[in-house]
Amino acid sequence: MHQSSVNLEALLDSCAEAGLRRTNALRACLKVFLASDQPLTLQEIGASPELDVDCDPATVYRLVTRLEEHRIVRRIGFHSRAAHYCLRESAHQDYLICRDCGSVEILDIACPVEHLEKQIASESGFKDLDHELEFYGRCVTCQS
Amino acid sequence: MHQSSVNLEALLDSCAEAGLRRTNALRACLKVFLASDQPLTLQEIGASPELDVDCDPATVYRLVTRLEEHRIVRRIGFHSRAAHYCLRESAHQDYLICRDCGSVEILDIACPVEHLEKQIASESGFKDLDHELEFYGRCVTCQS
DNA sequence: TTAGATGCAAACGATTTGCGCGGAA
DNA sequence: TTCCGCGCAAATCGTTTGCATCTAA
Repeated sequence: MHQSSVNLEALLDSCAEAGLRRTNALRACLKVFLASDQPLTLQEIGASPELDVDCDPATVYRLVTRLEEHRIVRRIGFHSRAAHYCLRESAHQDYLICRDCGSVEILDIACPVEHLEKQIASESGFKDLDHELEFYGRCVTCQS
Repeated sequence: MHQSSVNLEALLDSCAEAGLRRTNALRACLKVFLASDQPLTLQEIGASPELDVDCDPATVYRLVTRLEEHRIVRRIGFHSRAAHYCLRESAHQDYLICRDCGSVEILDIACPVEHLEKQIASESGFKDLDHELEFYGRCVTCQS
C-alpha cells in the first residue's frame, strides 16, 4: 500500500513529464491500474471499485490513450472486442487465453523474445520496440 | 495460379469436412485469402478486387467466423479496430508493426516459440494451442 | 425436400469527437 | 488568466443478429 503510493507518485511524475496535468481523473485511473494484476478494458477501469472518482468513459478513453502514446501504458489485443491495457512499468507479461471462455492466465515464463527484439530493432531501424506474445487454446474446463 | 487452384480445392475439402457448404461466397472468400500475402480485415475481403462474387458484409463475417472456429483461418489482433485474418495453412508468420502509420511487415524469422508452445500445452492442459507474436515500434519513416 | 447460407436492415458495443464549462498551472 | 482536461451527448465504425428468401446436398 505504501509501495503503491510510491509508485503512484512516480507515475504521476512520468505523466507530468509527458505533459499531462495532475488531475483527479488521472490519479484515479493510475490507482486502478496499480491495484490490478490483470490488463483492463476501458470499461473495467471506469467501473472499478478502486476508482475513487467518477470518470466519464470519454475521459478514461482520452487518458488511457494519451498514456499509451507516452508509453506509460501498454495496449494488449487479446481477441476480445475491447482493447486491454496495463502499466508498462509492471514486468512484461505473456498470456495464455482460452478461445472459448476468454479466460486470461498470466504465463510464468521468462520472455523468450527479448534478445530477438533487439535484433529486429537493429535490422529494421524501428525505434521503441515492444512486443506482444499470446497463446490461444481451449482450456481444460472448455474441453468437455 | 494452378498452385492456388489446387489449394482452393484442398481448402474447400477442409471446409466441407467442417460442415460448410461449397457455396460461391465461400469459394470467393477463400480465393481472396489465397491471393493475399497479408492478413485481411473483413472489409478488405469484401472490397477485394479478387472477390469475384459480391458478398454482403454479414456473409463475409459469418463465413470468416466459421472458418476461424474450424481453425481454417487464423485471427490476428494487430492494434487496429478491425480484426485481421489469414489462412492457417500458410506458414505461421510473426509481424512487425508501426505504432504510428500502422504498416505491417512480415518477419522473416524462424518462430522462436514453437517448442515453448508444446511446453505450455502440456503444463496447462490447454488443447489446440496456437500463438500470436507481434513487435510494435516506430518505423524509420515515422521517426522524422 | 430441407437444413443451412445469403442479403437486407436493424441492433449493438466500443470507441471517437465536438463543444462549452471548470480547474490546474 | 489561460489553456488543458472534463462531462455530456452525438457520431462512427466494426461487428453481430433477426428474418425472409434462396440454394447446396
